[in-house]
Amino acid sequence: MREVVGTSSLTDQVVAAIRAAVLDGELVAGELYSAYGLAERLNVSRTPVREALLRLAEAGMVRFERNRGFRVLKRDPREVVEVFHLRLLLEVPAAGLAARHADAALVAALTDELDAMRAMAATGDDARFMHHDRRFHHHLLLAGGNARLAATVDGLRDTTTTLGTSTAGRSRTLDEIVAEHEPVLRAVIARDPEGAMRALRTHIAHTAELLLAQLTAETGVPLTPRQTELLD
Amino acid sequence: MREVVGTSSLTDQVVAAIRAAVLDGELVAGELYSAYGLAERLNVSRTPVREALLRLAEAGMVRFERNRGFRVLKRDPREVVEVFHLRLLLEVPAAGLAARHADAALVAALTDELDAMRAMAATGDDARFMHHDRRFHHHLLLAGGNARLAATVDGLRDTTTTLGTSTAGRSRTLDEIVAEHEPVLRAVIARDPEGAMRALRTHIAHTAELLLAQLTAETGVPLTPRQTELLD
DNA sequence: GACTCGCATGTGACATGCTACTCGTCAAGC
DNA sequence: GCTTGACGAGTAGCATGTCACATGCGAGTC
Repeated sequence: MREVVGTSSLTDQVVAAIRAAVLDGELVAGELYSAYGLAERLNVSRTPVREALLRLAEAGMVRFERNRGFRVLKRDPREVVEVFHLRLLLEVPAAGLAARHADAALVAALTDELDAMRAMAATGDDARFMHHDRRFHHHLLLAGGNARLAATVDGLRDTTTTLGTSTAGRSRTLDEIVAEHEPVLRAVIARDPEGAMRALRTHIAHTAELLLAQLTAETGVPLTPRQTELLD
Repeated sequence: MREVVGTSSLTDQVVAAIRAAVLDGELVAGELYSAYGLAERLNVSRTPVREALLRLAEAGMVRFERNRGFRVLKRDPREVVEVFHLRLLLEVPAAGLAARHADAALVAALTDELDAMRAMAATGDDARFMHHDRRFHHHLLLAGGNARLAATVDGLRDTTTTLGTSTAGRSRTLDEIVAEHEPVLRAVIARDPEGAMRALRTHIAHTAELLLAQLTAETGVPLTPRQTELLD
């Protein structure tokens, strides 16, 4: 776990540090940790650590256990199903609205991000790739006209990321992910809401499918038909 | 603002106290306040107040301004539009799923809540009525099979409540609200997903419509066509 | 060996101390 | 009158002190 340095709020940095530590496996899901110890490892006081943990607790990533510590919650295929169910319900209609009202600025922004994704795919830079992927979706959602929706989806993506789950470079190459975004952009350019919704639905559903295949394989937890139904 | 007493977490109580204070008009939207002063008025230390404010900031109700104080954000018809847009996108499909898989327990729970709503409508107890209204929706959403969806909608309702907006007893009587829930319950009993979705959509859209009429009248802020479109 | 019980240890929750910063104000200078 | 800059009041952010409680462990009992 890297020591915290920088200019923005310490709490923000600690949030990022904890997220990274979970991804690195430095903080193990299911284990108990203490805010005291974490503060010491990060070389900051307990206050920003506590505030960061409270924020993460609200996001469902950790749980406080009074007088015992905080627990990093286990990632669970059901969580992923729920997140992607929500993303389908929210992003697909938003993409339709965005396509209906697409203007030059939106097309330019989406094109830029997709170009950036191609470039990162070429150099194999996973992290930057995901960054632009996120921005692509974010621009699209904002153009849908509901900022709160865009913020909600951002939160959902945070959750998925923190679950340590990505299909990039595992069940899917970065190039394939780019290819799934192209029909979305084309539909936006054509101001074709139906097409945009269809393309985005395909992309998100496909991502969910691959992610779940990975996760169920890793954790051995099977999905119930009720859960599978959510993604139809 | 009442002094905080009780057994649950102080922070939780402060959150509730701040919400109530905003509703009572004791904390005015747009004004700058300090966590120091608030702690003194509530007779608790600054820590739980700050944690409560951080939680409310995340919910978009207040905003911290570094070294200056925190501002209670103005309620805005656009916010309401966005919240109801999200509720339509989330609750309607969830109701369909719930109806498809309805069991005796769900029907019993919904029937209980609706009965309780009728009783509260008879005595004119707004607060308890809203409580059972919330539980009705909550049971329905949980039965949809996505707990995170239910939690998200809960958060949205918190926002609306905190905005100080309710149609109960103003543009709509409690009896009318009960009447709008009845077709939902009937569709669930009949295991009719389409019917449940239609009935819930009608109810939520109607609520949004009345709320917006009130708010635009009060604030004088008109809605753009783009915003109106979200609720179609 | 099984069982109780008190104490040490460690923790979250809360209280309080400290610091760098913002901004209003008010007097000095023009 | 108008600008300006020094200063003080007040704040969020962060550090640290305090407290009540949950847990584990080992001495004591039968």
